[in-house]
Amino acid sequence: MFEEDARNTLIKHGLKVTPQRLAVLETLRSMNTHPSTDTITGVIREKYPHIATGTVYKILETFVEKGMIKRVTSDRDIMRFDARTEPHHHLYTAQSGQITDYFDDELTRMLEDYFRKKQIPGFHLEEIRLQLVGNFTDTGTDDEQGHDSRHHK
Amino acid sequence: MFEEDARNTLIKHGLKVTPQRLAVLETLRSMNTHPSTDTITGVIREKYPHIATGTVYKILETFVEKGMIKRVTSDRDIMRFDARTEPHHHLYTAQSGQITDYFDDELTRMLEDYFRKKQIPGFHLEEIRLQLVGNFTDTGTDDEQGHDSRHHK
DNA sequence: ATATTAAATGATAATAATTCTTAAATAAGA
DNA sequence: TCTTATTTAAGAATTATTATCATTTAATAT
Ligand SMILES: [Mn+2]
Ligand SMILES: [Mn+2]
Ligand SMILES: [Zn+2]
Ligand SMILES: [Zn+2]
Repeated sequence: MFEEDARNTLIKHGLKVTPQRLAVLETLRSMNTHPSTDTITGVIREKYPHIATGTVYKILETFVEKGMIKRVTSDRDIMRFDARTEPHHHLYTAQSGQITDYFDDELTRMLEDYFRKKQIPGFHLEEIRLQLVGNFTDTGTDDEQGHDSRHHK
Repeated sequence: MFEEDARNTLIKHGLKVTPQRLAVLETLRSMNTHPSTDTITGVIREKYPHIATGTVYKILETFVEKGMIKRVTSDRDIMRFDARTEPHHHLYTAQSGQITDYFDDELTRMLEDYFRKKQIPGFHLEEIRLQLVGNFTDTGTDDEQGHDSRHHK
């Protein structure tokens, strides 16, 4: 799924290679559920029990600043993250709160074309994000899991 | 801007009419900046100094459940709200953190057409949200204000 | 390999947004 | 007006996030 290994990505972005950073990046890359900081920390601690909460927050923030990962906005009061930085869209579902990747090049192109032709006056567009809100009809044989822990409320 | 007055909207949705609810709904309707709970509370307190923080939170939650207003997701750890429930899109800007309405019926139609033709397998689409991220080039003579108060960090 | 040093981490405290709890107030209907 | 279910106010509690600072460590030079 990812071209280069985590170690190389860190070096390429001028970051020191630490076990914590490798763990965060590899963990996030291994998940397609757009996990919260808390979820990432939980997964890492299965193999590396001593990592500090604040460290994970700081590492994720660093990665976002470097453009290595993206923030994904959730409807609730939690930040979530995405290791995939190429243009794609997201399916939001109320039921499970899960955010699923939706790759659709035709759609991406259509939107890019639209805004190439029709400029928004006084606004320089840098990124197009589409949130598709709905429900999964298929309660099928998928491997989706909903890894997030429960908090707030 | 709004067809019916706040009182009628409350009645229509089966909610008791209270001064606090009227204040929240009228305040939110008067703003086009997608304010946070904190901002709304601040504005209300100019005229109604005694409203409790928790009351504003609860009222906003009630309105969202009734579909009278919408949540607008922000990139950071704050919820923001929108009194406009008809289909429209949003301009996000990093600089000011402001979220601006973008009405574009042609765009809305294009997206609805697209998903009418091309269904997403196993997914029942209910709402299409477009976040257009960029910067305002025009440092012009506008009346935009950025009403949010500062918090976190 | 060792020393040097800037940067990163861990532990913990501090903030800030949100939710909960409960007694008091009040809107709506009889 | 009386009754009652709902709503509000106040403050405490919870939770996500950020800050602080002493300790450790990765990278680099010797
Ligand atoms: Mn929170
Ligand atoms: Mn927060
Ligand atoms: Zn994604
Ligand atoms: Zn809006």
